[in-house]
Amino acid sequence: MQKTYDPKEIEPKWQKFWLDERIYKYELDEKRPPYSIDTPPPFTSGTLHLGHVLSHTWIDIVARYKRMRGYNVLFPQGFDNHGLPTELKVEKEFGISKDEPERFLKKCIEWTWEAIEAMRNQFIRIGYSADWELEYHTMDDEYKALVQKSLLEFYKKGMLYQDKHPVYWCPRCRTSLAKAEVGYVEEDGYLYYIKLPIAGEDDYIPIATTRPELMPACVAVFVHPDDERYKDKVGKKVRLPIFEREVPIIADEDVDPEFGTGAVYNCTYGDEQDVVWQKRYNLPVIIAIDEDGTLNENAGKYKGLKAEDAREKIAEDLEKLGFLYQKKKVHHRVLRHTERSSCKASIELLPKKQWFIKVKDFTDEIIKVAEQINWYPEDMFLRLKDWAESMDWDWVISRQRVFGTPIPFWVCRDCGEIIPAREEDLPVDPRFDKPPVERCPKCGSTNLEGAKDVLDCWVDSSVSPLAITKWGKDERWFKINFPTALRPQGHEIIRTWAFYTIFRSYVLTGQKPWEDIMINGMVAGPDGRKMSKSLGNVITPEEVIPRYGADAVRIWTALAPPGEDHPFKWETVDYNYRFLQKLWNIFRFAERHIKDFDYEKHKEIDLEPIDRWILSRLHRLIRFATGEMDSYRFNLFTRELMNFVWHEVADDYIEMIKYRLYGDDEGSRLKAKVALHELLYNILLLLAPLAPHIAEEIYQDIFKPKIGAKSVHLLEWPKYTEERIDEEAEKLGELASEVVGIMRRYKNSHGLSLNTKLKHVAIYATDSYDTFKSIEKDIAGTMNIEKLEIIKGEPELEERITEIKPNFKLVGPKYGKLVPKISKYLVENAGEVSIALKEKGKIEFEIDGQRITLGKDEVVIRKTVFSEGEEVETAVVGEAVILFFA
RNA sequence: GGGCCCGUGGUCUAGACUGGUUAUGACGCCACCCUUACGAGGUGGAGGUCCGGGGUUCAAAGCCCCGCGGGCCCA
Repeated sequence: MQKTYDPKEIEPKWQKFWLDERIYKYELDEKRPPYSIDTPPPFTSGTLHLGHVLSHTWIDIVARYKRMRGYNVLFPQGFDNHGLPTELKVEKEFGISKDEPERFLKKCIEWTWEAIEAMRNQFIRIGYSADWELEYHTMDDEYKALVQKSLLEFYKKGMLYQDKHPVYWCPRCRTSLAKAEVGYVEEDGYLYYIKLPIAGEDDYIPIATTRPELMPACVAVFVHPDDERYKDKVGKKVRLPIFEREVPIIADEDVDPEFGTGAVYNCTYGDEQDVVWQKRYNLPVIIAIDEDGTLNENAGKYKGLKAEDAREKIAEDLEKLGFLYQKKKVHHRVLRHTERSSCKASIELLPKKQWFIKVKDFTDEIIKVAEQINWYPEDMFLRLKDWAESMDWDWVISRQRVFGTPIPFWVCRDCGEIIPAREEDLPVDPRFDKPPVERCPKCGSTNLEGAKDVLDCWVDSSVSPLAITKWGKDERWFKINFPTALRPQGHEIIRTWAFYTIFRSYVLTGQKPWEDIMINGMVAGPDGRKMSKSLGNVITPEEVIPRYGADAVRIWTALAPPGEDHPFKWETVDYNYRFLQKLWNIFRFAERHIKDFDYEKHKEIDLEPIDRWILSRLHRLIRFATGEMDSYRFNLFTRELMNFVWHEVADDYIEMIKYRLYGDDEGSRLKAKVALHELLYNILLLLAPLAPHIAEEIYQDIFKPKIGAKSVHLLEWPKYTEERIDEEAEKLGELASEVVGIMRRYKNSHGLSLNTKLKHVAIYATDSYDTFKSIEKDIAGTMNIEKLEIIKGEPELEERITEIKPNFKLVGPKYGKLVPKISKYLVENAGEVSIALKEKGKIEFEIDGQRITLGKDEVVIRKTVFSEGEEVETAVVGEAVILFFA
C-alpha cells in the first residue's frame, strides 16, 4: 500500500475500473431476489448540487448494500429534461424565439444532451453505481410514448377532461407564467372599505378589499362561521352597487376575522384564495379582465380601462354613491412578474382552458395504497395523507410551454369532443401532427385542432416506476421488478412526485408502485440555513470533491439523519477525510501481518480473551449495521463504525496486540493474526457501501489474491455470528482498555513515551481478581511492564469516598418517595455503609419507620485511594486499585 | 392561514419511541506527549438555564399542556 491516502488518485482509477469491467451490469435473473430502485431523475440543469449528492449517495449506499445481500439490483438513472429553465436559456442565451418552435425545440434538446453528459460524469465521480446502459430521459421518444400511453388510459377510464382554470398571466408580456416566474413584492397600497347592501333589506355588510376594480367579477361574500357580527347574514344575498347583481354570503373557516372588516368578497380572481373558494363552492366564473390587463364588457362602463385606473375610478364612484366609507393605507404583498425577468408587471389570475386528470375522487384510495407502503421515516406518510385530504381541485396537467411532452389529443372546435391519438402512433405531437381521423367522431366536423399545451413535468416523472420496469412492453421484466422495491426521494416533493406516482400506479396497474419509500431531507448551508444564491452560502460538489475525495463526502451524506435536513459542514468532511486516512494507516499497519496470512487454515483456532472481545464487538456492530441498513438509516451505523474503527480497533485493540505480533510466542501471534484478519476484513465490507473507493483500493491490495473476487463490491455483506458474541470477553476487553488507558495517562502525565518500560506495577483486586489474571499478559505486554503483580486483596492505603448514592434505577421503583431520604442517609453514613457492604454484602437501616435493605448493586460508591508515601501513585478501576512504583 | 419536522457548550450533533441523577461525540480553543500504521496522530482540560413557562413523577433533555423561535411543503 502507498504511504499516504490519496483519493484524487484512487477514486477515478476505480470508477473507470467499475465501468470498464461492467461490475454493475444488470441482467434479468429469476434466481436471485429482485430489488429495483425507482431513482429520482434530476432536472437537467447541467450540474448536480450537494442536495443531489446527498440523495443519490443514499441510493447508492442502498444499492451496494442490497447487492452484497444477494439481491439482483435494478439500478437505473434517469434525467428529467423538460422545464422552464431550459426554455429561458434557449430564449435568452441562444436568442431563439418560441415563435420558431421547431428550431427552439431542437436547441432545447441539443443543450439538454450536454447537460446530461455533464451530470452523468458528476454521478460517476461520486461513485454512483447505476447501470448506465439503463439510463432514460423524459425527452426520449420511448419515454414520451409511455407518458402519452398512460394518458390514453386515463382518457379511456373517463378521468381526463378540459375545464377552465386560472393561470398566472402577465398582461404586459401577454403570456402565462409558471409559478417560478412570479413573486410577491411588498408595496404600499390602499385597503378600501365598502358597504354592500343586503338584498331586499335595509341593511348592509361591510367588506374590505385592495381591489375594488374586481367588483364586476364578484361572485360571493365570505365571513367566518364563528363571527358573531355576521352570523345572521350568512345565507342571505348582497346586491352589488353599480353592477346590480346579487351574490351569496357564505361562511368559511378560511376567512381571517381579524383582517379588515372580517368580511371579504370573492372575485374571479383576486388571489389564490378566491380560486379555492370558487372551486369549493362551485361559484360562477366571471371574467372581467382581458389578456391585455384592461377591463372588458363585463365591467360595463369601465370597459377598456387598465386595472389600476379602474380601481381609482370605481372607488371614486362608490364613494360618491356612499358605499365606500374608508380608504386606509396598507403595506401588502402584490404578485408580480419577478423571477428571471425585468418585467415586474402585476400578475392577474386569468381562467384559461386547461387539461385535468380527475384525482380528487381517488384520494381515499390513494391513502389506502400509501398505507401499504413502508415509509422511512414513518411520519412522512402524514404529509401525503394531509395533502390528499386537503386537495381543493383536480390535477391540472397542461402547461403553456414549448419544451415538454405533448398532450396526445386533438379537440373538435365545433363540439369540444376530445380525440385521442392512436396507440400505435405514439409518441405524437399534435402541435405538428395530423389528427388520427378526418372528422370528429361525434359531430362529423373537420375542424379539429391539436392540443397546443405540453404536460406538467410531474406527469413525466410520475410514471418513472412504470418506465424502469417496462410496463406494457416487457411482461417478464415488469413482473419481476414491479412493484419496485424502493422509491428514494426528498421530503419536499412528497405532495407532488410521491403522490402522483402512487395515484398513477394505482390507476394504471391497480398496485402500489413501491414496497418501501426512503425520505431524505434538504441540504442546508454551513450556517444551517437553506442553501441559496441570495444568502451566499452555496457550496458546490466541485469545491469539495477535488479537495477531500468522494468517499469523505459520501460519509458526510451517510451521517445525515433520515428525513431531516442536514447542513453541509467543511469540518465534518475534513473529519471524515482524516478518518479515512486513519483507516488507511490501520490497513497499512496490518498489511505486513495479514496479507500473506492463511486465515482460512487457522480460523477455527481458540483465541485469546482480547481477541474474543474485539470480535464480539465486531459482531455486535454487524448486527446493528444490518438492522439499520435494512431500515434505511445510515447515520447511527456510520458513526458507530467510525468510532469502533478509530477508538476500539486502532486505539485499543491494535495497541494491545502489537506485543504479540512482534513477540516470540508463535501461538499467540497466530491468534492475533486470525483475529486481526477477521476484524479488518469485515470492517472493510461494512465500509464498502459507504466509501466504495477506499474499500476497493484496500481490497485489491490486501485481500484480492486470497479471496479472488474481481471487486470488493461483488462480495457478501458480513454475516452476524451469534457464537462470536462473548459477554465475558467483552467485560475483559473493556477492563483491559480501561487499565491500558490509565497506564497511558500515567505515562503521559510523567512525560514518558508510550513504550517506556515500567519497572513495577501492582493491581490489587478482590471480586475482579480472576478477570485481571486473565488479561495480565496483555496489560504487561502492551504497556511494557517489567514486573506486573495481580494481588488478591486490598492495598494498605487510605481511601476516601468521593461519591455515594443509591442506584436509582433499582431503588427508585422499590422505595418511591423515600428515595431522597435514602440518598441523604447514604451520604451522611458513607463510612459505615461502605464497610457494611464490604463485610456483609448489604446494608439495613430505617427511614420513617420503614426498614430499608440495600444490596451491593443497589448502592453506587466512587472512591479514590492515595498513599502517604511519595514512591507510589495510585488509580482506581472499579473495585480494583493500581499501584505504580517509581 | 394549514400540515409535518426541529430547537442540547462558540458551532454542529447523539440521546427522546422505552424517564434513572457525572448528557454523547465532532469541530474550534488551551496544555502536554514524538509512540516499531498514522502529528491530518495520542492524552488531558476549560466550556451547558438540554429554547422559555407550567404540569405528571421518588426522579424529566426525554412524557403532557401553553408559549417563543426556526425549517420544509401547501394555500
